[in-house]
Amino acid sequence: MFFLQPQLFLVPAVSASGNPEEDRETEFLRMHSLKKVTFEDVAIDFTQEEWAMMDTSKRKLYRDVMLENISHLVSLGYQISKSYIILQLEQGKELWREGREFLQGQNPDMESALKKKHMISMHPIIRKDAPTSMTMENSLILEDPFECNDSGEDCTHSSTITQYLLTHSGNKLYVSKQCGKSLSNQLSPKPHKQVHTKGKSYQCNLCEKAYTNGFHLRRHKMIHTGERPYACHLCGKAFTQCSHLRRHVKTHTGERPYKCHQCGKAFIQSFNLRRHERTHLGRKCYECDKSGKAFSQSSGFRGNKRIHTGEKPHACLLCGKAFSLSSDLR
DNA sequence: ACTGTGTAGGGAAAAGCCCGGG
DNA sequence: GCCCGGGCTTTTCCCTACACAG
Repeated sequence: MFFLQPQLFLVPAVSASGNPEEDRETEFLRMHSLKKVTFEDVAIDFTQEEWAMMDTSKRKLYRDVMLENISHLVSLGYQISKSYIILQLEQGKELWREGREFLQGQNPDMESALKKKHMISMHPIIRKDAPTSMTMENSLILEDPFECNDSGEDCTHSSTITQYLLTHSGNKLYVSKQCGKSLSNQLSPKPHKQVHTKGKSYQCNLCEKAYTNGFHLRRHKMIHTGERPYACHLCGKAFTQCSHLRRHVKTHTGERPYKCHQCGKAFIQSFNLRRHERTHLGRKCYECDKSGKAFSQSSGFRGNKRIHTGEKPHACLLCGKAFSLSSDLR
């Protein structure tokens, strides 16, 4: 067993387009999506709630697999300093993360503070014979090692501990009549039916989604794994899709390719331009059936709906006063 | 309190590209 | 050489939460 996340080893293709500007952009994206791998990058982390839902055998399996991963990396010549997490694993202590945001790089200040307190640690996995400045690019020497020895199945695209624990937990709730496949960890057999009815042969075994394309399934699974292979070098924000990174970079460069012919206002996204153009046309597609008010944007429509329902989901932690809009709470 | 509008990220279908096999 | 199908990548689309001004 070897639970590295395979998509971490994806390197965006470099196109020799002949167009210097395009090549610069490609190189830019390539450079910025390459990051040094840390143990935490390849480890799977759980929240306290997720950890609590696991029974003793699953926790033991988790520890065993993580420790085995470490020994695999060491045997392949990678140096791993004993981080806090590894020590916890070896001592058999409880392991969960205190929050999601900082692990995803959303809150650098908190991340830094927590690092100091050793609540998490970031130790690069580096090959012994590699220079210290080695990046992902020249560390791409591992082959696709995601075969599950236990079942013999190819775990290439389902390589998370979570999934492993689910698929090996023995929860065979449904069996497909069409193909005889056991639908472990699924609460309903309905999603699997798409495989036979809609030609979507690539089904996610963690949720209801099925796809016609294996690549789309792998991309979808990033939602579950939290993997974000495309990172912006300017702000560190990471994305699941290359096009999302490319779009995001425009917020730094100021590039606004979509221009309104009427007022000249420019937008980064075409959809935003189209929505803006509705304001010129006076088109209000969202109409409230209670008050008769019409809105050009769905968010305005939903805000209006809350007024009728009295829903106020944004409460002040200090005085308890509730608001229908988050901006009003602020 | 509420509306109008802009910003920007998320998920995925569609289109396009590439490549191996017949 | 050509076609075809499958895998993969990129483009495009729509949706959404949130911010902010008025």
